[in-house]
Amino acid sequence: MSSLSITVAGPEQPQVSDTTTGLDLYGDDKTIVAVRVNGELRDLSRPLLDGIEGAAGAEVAIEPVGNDSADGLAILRHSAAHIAAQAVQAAHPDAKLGIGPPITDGFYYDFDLATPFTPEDLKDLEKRMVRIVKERQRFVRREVSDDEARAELAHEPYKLELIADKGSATADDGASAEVGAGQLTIYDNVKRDGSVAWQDLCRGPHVPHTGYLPAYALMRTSAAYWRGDQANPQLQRLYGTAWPSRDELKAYRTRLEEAAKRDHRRLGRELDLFSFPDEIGSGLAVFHPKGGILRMAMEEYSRQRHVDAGYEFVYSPHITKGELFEISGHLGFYKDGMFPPMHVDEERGADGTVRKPGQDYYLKPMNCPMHCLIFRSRGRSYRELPLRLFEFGSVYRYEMSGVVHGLTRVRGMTQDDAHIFCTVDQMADELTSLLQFVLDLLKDHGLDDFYLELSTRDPEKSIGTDEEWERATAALEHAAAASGLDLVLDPGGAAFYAPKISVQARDAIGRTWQLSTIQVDLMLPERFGLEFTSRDGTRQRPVMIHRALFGSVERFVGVLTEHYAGAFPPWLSPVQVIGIPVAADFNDYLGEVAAKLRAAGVRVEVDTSDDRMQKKIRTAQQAKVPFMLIAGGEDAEAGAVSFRFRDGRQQNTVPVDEAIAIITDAIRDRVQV
RNA sequence: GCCCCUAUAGCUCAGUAGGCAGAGCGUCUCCAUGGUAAGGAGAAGGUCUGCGGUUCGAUUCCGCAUGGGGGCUCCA
Repeated sequence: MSSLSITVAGPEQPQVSDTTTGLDLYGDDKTIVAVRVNGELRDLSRPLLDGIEGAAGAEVAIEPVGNDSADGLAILRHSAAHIAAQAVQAAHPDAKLGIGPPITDGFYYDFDLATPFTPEDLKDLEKRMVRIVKERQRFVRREVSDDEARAELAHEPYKLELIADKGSATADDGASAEVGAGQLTIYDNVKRDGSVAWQDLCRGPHVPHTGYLPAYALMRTSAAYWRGDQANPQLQRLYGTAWPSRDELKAYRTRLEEAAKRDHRRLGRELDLFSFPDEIGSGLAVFHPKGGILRMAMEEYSRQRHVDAGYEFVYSPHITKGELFEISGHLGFYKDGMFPPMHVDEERGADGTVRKPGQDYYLKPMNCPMHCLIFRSRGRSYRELPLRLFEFGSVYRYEMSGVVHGLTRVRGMTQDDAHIFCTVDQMADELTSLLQFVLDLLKDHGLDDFYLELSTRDPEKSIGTDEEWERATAALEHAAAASGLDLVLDPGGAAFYAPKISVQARDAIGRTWQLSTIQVDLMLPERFGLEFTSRDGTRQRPVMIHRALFGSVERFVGVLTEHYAGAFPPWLSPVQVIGIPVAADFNDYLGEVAAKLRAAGVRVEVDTSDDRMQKKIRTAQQAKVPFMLIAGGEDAEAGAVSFRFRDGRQQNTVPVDEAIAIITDAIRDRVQV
């Protein structure tokens, strides 16, 4: 795919026809879907130099955009969204259009519909899409004035709304795909006979005609609020996907199946790690022995790392009087996220009148206020700072019933939570080393692809002054820059008391998870009146840094389960070694080997059930045990064992001492096998 | 919380056009026991999520509730 450049011939706009691109729009090659003219992404069907101003002799850079590039894919998918919408309006003439942007792996389009889509609708709509694609309808761009747009789209109330506040469209709600701040454009889908099949307010660009869509599918439907606001009407959202080839669509479907196979909810059951008993409640997990070992391994590792990094360990209760969260501000800003209070100690007289009002106790949704009180429990000196207080703190959040999801979104969780109290001067160093600490810890768990997200103040839902927020945000930005990682902005996404950096980690199949968070807080020290005595004897306010590295232990277990598809590296595997005797005669021999391994700190079991050896191997393989030690006569005579590794590799008659070394080395080095 | 979908044995799922329910895996018992992914036989196990309604009769049809799923919104 080559680019070319054109020289503007004269002061007048040169009129250039479609064929100037050198691309045959109706030919077999449909891999070029758009073109960049001086960097601007444009429709192929638009005259090349249309709207390009240039003095005589100026160079115009022309660059084709392939359907396998990020822009090309978005164009493909956005065009597919138009086709889907045309199909919907053909099937449901009363459907009003919302918006229909491209998204990761596909697109959606929202409709105001009298009745929600059914699975049968999806099949019908796909057939209609096939017909539209076969018709090779051209996407024709047309600039219109606001008034013209209003007139043409008079029957589309949501589009009219977009036109009315076109300046305020944001990428967040997808509306920016439809309207920009300036010139409005309408795309007509024109059939070969010249009739207009459908039209939509849209910024484009689009593929030249619908025949450019080789592989697409409608995936699912759901409800969605107009412009993402719960106060707005609920629309019906149609999700689809589109790819440059059928093979890529197939690969995408395979990828979805792979993701489903590593769903931690399923693996959690299959590997006997954890469950969510109905009797306990939604979003509340119990960890079974094997999940318990996994968790313990993570927690022990974490504790040791925190000891090494100069943290001190504290414990705090799960419930507290409401007063604590009045002071912190949680009851003002976070009450909906908390379980309702338990009212205790109220006393009433015989006539029912309240003699003693009693107290409201709450389950804690955060540990920070508790740690503030520990700081405040006695006078503090600058010599103690930074003071780093760590706790595996269990917190409870009243998540809306529709949002709980396995271990990744729960109502009760344990945070590896710490609060660092330091001086303003110490803040920068502390943040920089902290970020390094976070990344180290995540890498030791096999995650190594990160980016950062900086969530800034939401003026509507926050405490503190502009100046405090700016200082805190600047400190985080500085630390982020020092890490060298990509930084994405999340405006208004901060908690009410502090801006935050969250570490987003990509897992083995490319999905991103929000794990660690770091927040710089100048508000809670103020609210709790935290002070230390400085070198010059004056009392000063510390800065407070909140941080959780795993985020929550539960979520982290869930994420790692999916990342490893249940095949945890040996140091995290609930069962690290399983002994499999060739026949029952060798149970005792393997028992002795197991005892040696156990003495070396290895989690080992011997399968003495009366299954056949092959069955035991199968069982161990399904349990994803990293090392299988098989022993029969040859091994016993040689004082050896035979390996079967989880990946199927074998190694026969390895002397026991050597075998133990292979296993303990892998565990110690935290490598995957 | 909102919209749609969904609920049969521990798990994965059949099934009954309304007439007291079935498979595989798992569990238990017995038999068998030599080399890297399923040896054989038998048994136990279900108020078909709960509560109402329609019906001579409901696991099946209808309503409500609860749990689960996909999204929206929210978030560690």
